[in-house]
Amino acid sequence: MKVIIAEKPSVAREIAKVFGANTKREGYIEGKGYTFTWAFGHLLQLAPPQEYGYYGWSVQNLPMLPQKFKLAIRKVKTKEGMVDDPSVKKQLDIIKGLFDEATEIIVATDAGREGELIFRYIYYFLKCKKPFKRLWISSQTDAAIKEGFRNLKPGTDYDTLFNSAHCRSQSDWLVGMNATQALSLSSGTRSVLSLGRVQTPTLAMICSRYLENKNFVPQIYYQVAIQVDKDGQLFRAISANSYKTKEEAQTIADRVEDVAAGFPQGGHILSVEAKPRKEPPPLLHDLSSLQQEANKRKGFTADYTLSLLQNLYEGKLVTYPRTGSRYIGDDVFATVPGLIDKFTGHDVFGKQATALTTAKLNKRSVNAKKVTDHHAILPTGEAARQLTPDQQAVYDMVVGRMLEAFHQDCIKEITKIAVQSGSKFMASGTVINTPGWRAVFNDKDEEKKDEENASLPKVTQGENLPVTNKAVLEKQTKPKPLYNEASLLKALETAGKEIEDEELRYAMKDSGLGTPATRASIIETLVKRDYITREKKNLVPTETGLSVYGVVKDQQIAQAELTGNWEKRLEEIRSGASVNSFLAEIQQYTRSITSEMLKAGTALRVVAKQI
DNA sequence: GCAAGGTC
Repeated sequence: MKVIIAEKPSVAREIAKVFGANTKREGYIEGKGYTFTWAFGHLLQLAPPQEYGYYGWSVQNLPMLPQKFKLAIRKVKTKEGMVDDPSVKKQLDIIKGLFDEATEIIVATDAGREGELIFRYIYYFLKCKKPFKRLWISSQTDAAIKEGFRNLKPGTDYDTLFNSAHCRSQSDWLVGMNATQALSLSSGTRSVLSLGRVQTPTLAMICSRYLENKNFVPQIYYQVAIQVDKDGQLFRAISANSYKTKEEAQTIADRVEDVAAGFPQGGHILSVEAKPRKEPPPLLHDLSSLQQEANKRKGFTADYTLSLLQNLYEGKLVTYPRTGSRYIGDDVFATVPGLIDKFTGHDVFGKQATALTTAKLNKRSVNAKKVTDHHAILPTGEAARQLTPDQQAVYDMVVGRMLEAFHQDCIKEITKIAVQSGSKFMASGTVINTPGWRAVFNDKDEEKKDEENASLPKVTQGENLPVTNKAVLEKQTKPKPLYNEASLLKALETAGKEIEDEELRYAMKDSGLGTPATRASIIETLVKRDYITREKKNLVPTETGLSVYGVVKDQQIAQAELTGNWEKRLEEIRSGASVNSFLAEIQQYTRSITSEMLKAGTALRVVAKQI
């Protein structure tokens, strides 16, 4: 008997379907001489400190550097404290039973570093010795699964990938556990002051933006506005220059040749420039872009959006949500016309869906090379019923985005008019000629929302028009806004882009800080630690958060570069470099950050007293 | 009591 093990039940079901196996058992499916079982993500994790003899939280134990890491069953919180998750225990027993019977194991966990780790931890924890092969596919269509099974790889091909994954895991444990205990113990506050490779740079971003925003000194400046009348259609033009003092601006306003000053036609049209612009549709959603949209449209937190999506996924209404890709492959694209057909009767999008059934579909989101473990989020086409309003809202964002992504370009005309009236004034406006994808939601164009004169009247160069009003405007420069969940998610994704060191930047190009599956929980961790709070939509640091930021801000652990550095080394390990030299460096760094944090806590104590 | 990673 051959056993196939997937990362999650949905994938096991898909594969079983391709094989025509359909006998459902507790924890697996069987048929045609195969069994198809699954994990639920990481069933095992590196054992906590007490399993190596580090009891309690104590400076004497630090730094904790286990000789050899152990594995432990994933824990769940109960009234009696942390206990082995019973559903995990049960599934592990089922997997063990199947592995014992197996002649061969086929590894079908997700094609990536963590997928490899999920399987290997199970395999080693169960002390299994059976041979295994690797299925390596990036989409779960029937064709891709069949092709993958014709091309199974030897399991040992992925030993170095496992090494890099195991290093990632141990390094996070070493640095996180030790730095957290060191800072918490030395602060003397008896609260948990956690630190980690991902959460601390995230905290640092929120704090540094907050301080920059708070300390921003706005500069006041002045402009002059005039109102011009074209056959009863009014539009506004703003002085081409801005002025430091009100007096300078007033001088410009005094020179305006408006009707009240005795000039019936004092607005001279210097130039009219009208440029058509094509705006391509947005890409399909990955988890992060959808969380950002849901935060902007509905104010949902990243965590809440993920939980809504998980509901929809379990109800088989949307494809796998924790994806980092905004693309689909050609195989999935082939199913899109049928999918669009399912929405021609939709309340809101029916008309646009119908229009798309006869149009040539835009292929901007189709690129198999940019599909990683999972493709972009799509509806499955199953009929949606009895959704809560919030589930419905997120579901509609998925459906709407699909229609947008395959729609035509939006064609706009951007008009700039220069008017001379004493001095030079400018008016600009945007007119949408063909809405294309913008017809789906029919939203206002975000970037132009504040701008007046969305459409400008037709004027011609050389025309003279009456200026019917004028005013001096007082304006001020604005600081960068505080982070909200949408802008923070975006910043986490692109955290690597601002790194100066080219190699580190390159190492982070596909990752950013954290992963799509974990970013929401990172934000929740910072909230739980009382490092940040939500004020309206903004994420604002607390006193505690700012104090911790104060002591770590110049440390490596607070920089995105640390992740870049690790990613570079982990990639080298994947291609065969030594594991031990990297781990030795991590141990050295653990010693140094631990001693720094043991010292740093005293500074925190002073801060705590001052508050 | 603690990391980051995955998922129900």
